Amino acid sequence: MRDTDSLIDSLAHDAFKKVPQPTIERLSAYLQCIRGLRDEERDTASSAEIARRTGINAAQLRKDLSYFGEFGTPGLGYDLQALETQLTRIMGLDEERDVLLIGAGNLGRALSSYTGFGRRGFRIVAAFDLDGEKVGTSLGNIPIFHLQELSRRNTELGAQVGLVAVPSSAAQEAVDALVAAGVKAILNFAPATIGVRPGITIRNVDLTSQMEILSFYLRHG
Amino acid sequence: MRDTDSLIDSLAHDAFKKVPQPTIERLSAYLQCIRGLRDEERDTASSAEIARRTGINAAQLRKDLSYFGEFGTPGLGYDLQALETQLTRIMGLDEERDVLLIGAGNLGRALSSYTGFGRRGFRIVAAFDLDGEKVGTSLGNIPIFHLQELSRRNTELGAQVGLVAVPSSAAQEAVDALVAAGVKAILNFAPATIGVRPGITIRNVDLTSQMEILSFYLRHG
DNA sequence: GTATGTGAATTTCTTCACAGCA
DNA sequence: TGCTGTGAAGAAATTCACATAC
Repeated sequence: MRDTDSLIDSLAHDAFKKVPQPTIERLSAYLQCIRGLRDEERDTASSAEIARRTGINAAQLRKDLSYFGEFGTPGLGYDLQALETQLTRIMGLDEERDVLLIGAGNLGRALSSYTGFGRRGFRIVAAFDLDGEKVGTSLGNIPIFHLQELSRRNTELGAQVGLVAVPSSAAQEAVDALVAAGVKAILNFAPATIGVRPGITIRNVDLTSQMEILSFYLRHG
Repeated sequence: MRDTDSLIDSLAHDAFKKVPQPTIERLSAYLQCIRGLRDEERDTASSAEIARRTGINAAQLRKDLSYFGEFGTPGLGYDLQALETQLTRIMGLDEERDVLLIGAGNLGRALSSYTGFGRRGFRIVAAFDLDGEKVGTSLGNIPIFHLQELSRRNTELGAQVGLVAVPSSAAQEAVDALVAAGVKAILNFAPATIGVRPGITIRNVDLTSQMEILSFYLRHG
């Protein structure tokens, strides 16, 4: 595990350039698995065991981790506490992050009450909507503001993460407003392809698309 | 466009074996784009235009479609109505599908009122929960039954698609119950790795994981 | 003996580039 | 001319297999 910490620090803002995209998406699965093992009071696990539990190949896991450092002990496996700490740092989950929610409809309400976010340090601090009826009310204790206020409110809040839970037709507008307000990472739930400028990360969670893919496999495969 | 239809029919249950996974996931994006173009009263579009709109490379689109037939006209592009019809068939979206919902909490309620499913032919016909307080009530006009009744109810309903919106700790149990009841395709919203036997398709929509991935990019890249 | 970390081999996916058709 | 469909080339990701370390 040698000089891993200083390695991570030195590369913190600009590096990991050659890490495959799929690796990054798997890190979260490893972390989930490791948290589960720790809940079962386990201290160590081999790549083979984590592989079995996640359904990911053991060599894949070892290579994925190798992009970030050497975290295991030959003959023994991985110290779960240490690995959890390291992966948490690598993923940037060692700090709290404020989140803006756009759209206070059904989905927005469900997202606002989803406890899974808070557990990982994501806190929805404000919601925005175009509907005058909703503005001024709240979702639980999250205040709802008018979308026009987004930029102004976020100069105080300084949130860098946004959730877009509006109809498709309003999604690009919502994303543009978030980006203008300084948000750097966005989870979009609208079934639409949204363009953002380089430097902004957007990920789509498109239920319709997921159902269509299921439909394909139902017919074939 | 020749004998495309008979090709699709003849291959209907066992084929498309060599279609790359990513291709299948993109088909849904093409379809979304094509519907949008049709809404704008457009009759044809080139691969270059669809590429621009979806952010997917034009050669990629052409190759993706080529796994299923020849749908374009050189010099002209694609007839949007014909292509929509073909893709709809390929994706299996030309028939209505009944869907079972497991978990009648916040997320379940949001899913039950999500109109996007119905628009693509997916209809949630019943919900199931372990909570005795909820059993016997309904989500909109979707009745809520006890999870124990799942198998018996589905002998009548015959649904092949399930949505799992329960806590992680109950997700494997919910999936097992669905599979036992004859469900073949499952969308799982719990942040957990679920095992299913071959022949069953399961896709995970893990918001926590998506947020963690955003967090990674927020720190690096 | 056991299990990691990693170059090399393999497989999979994407992009190029162009022949052929409207 | 304009654009498709596709074999060939290239890039990327996965898996193998083994030297190395405990």
